[in-house]
Amino acid sequence: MANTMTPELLRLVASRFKALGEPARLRILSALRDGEQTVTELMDETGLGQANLSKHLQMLHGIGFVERRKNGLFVHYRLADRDVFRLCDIMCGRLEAQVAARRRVLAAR
Amino acid sequence: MANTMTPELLRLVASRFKALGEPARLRILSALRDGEQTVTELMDETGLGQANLSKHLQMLHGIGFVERRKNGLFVHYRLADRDVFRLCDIMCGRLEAQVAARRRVLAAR
DNA sequence: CGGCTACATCACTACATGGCCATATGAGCG
DNA sequence: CGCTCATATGGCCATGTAGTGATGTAGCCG
Repeated sequence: MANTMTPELLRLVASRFKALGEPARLRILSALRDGEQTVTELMDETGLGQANLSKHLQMLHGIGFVERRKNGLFVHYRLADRDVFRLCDIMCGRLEAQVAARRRVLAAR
Repeated sequence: MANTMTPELLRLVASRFKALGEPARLRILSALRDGEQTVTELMDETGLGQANLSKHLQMLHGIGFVERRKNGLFVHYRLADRDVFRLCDIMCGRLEAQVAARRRVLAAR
């Protein structure tokens, strides 16, 4: 990995991870899992305030995790790709492994 | 993913991503790619100050990304597993795809 | 013991950012 | 036009945290 990683690339990668390092944004992304949603729909699904949600969406869009489609008054957001869920699956796998390991430790005594 | 995700699990996953959302910690992890390192060695490889580095290591250890082994005065840190690099590879793949897409757009005009 | 080394922790500052309120923009519609 | 709705943006505050210097702690050595 990073022997060849320029500081610039490191910052880019880190900023992508940081974008996923917020429960609110994970909620947004998971709400988009099954297809496009307008901002209003996302407010319902995520429970976020409108201004707050909009800012998160701008960020996710700027980084390239979501795409926009404007239609009249509404703006529809959708996932740019499904890599996000591959990443989450790996993370969840890590968590499960850690929980399982802890269980083994507890069981061993 | 997250229709079944409790807020608790969401916070856990997010905190893991956040841990990777910092260039300094990515540098640390990539320095550990080829094997154990002491804190002093990591200072050289990462250029981080001792106190700062130590705090990052505590965090990475608390979350479970790295493991510790104490030997006399020295503390050796190593990667807990290699999932980190799978995650980074996916992120880098995303970046390359975005760069390639931008190149196509530029070429098209 | 006393001193040295490697690391951890504390105290502090500087800065980024999540959340909220208020307001702006911009599209439809009468 | 003026009104309303959906979304974006600016200002503000509170919180979190990266970085740094000083101090604490633990293991080695004389």
